Amino acid sequence: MGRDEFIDACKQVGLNVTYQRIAIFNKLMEHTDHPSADDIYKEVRQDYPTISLATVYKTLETLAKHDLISKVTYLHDIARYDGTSEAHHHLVCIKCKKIIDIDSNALDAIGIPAGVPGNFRILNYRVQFDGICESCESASTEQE
Amino acid sequence: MGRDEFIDACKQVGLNVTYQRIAIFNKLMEHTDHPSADDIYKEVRQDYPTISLATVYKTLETLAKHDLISKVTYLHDIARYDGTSEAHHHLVCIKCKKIIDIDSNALDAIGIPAGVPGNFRILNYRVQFDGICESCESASTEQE
DNA sequence: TTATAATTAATAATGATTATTAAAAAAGAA
DNA sequence: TTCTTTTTTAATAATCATTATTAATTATAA
Ligand SMILES: [Mn+2]
Ligand SMILES: [Mn+2]
Ligand SMILES: [Zn+2]
Ligand SMILES: [Zn+2]
Repeated sequence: MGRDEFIDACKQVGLNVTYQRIAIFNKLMEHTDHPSADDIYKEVRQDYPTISLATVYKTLETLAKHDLISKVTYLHDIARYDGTSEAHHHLVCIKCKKIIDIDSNALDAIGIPAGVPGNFRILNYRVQFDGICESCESASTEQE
Repeated sequence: MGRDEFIDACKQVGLNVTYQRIAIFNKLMEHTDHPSADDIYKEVRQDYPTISLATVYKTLETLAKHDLISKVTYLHDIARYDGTSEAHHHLVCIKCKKIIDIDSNALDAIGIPAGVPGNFRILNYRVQFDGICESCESASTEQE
């Protein structure tokens, strides 16, 4: 998404288009390496020295909430442990953050696809399915 | 891995077999939902009221370091953002935590495999490849 | 313009995790 | 066993990423 598209998208979702939001979004788009809030903060501060780290956090969360950007992992708040160390696959409920194992031969057979640079040594992979679990689904259906 | 296997595995990697380690491991294995350190702490404390939360953390980290257990995501320390909100796939360097996009039609074509319960509504999925990036690889090769 | 709502900056608070340190337990030698 | 050394634990303090608060600023709209 380019700058003009971003401005339109903000209007679409009812967010005021501010200098800060444009600067943060632009800086994020300059990156291909998925920066942290602090990375963005340090860079935006070059052009805009009065910006606050809390504003960067708040802006990134706001943009993510409106699906203009995203977090690589939104499961980063608290560590979750697994009784096995073998790579396998998971179902994650985005509401209650329940994590369930998936046992699937098909997923284990994926292998390394084209599009992966040869100079990156892959050790393993995991597939994460995001969705809504049964109990969260029925909980949200109740009040309608 | 069962209790006896765990005891053997501890000896294998040179960890003393303590009551706390067994209790924490057993409790983790009772779960299918990938508990947090605090979840484990609250439960182990029923049987062993003097245990400390810091011990639970330390034990879980120690067991994970020796590959007896694992973290569902070890990329949980700081949030990383992405300029797009569309689900896609990533290469993650486990050394420097660099995150790189993969563009792969094959991965996008996986679909929902057998083994996923029908009452879980899947919204999207992402594949994460863990490995060592080129610069980390050559950095580790230098000193040999 | 003036009123109202949204956003920002600065800072304090929160909370998960880690570090520290002294006591307790385990291992090893004799 | 007993003495010595190493590992582990418990308690607590410290750290640090993130969030909440709040007053000032800016945008929107009448
Ligand atoms: Mn699992
Ligand atoms: Mn990405
Ligand atoms: Zn759920
Ligand atoms: Zn790397």
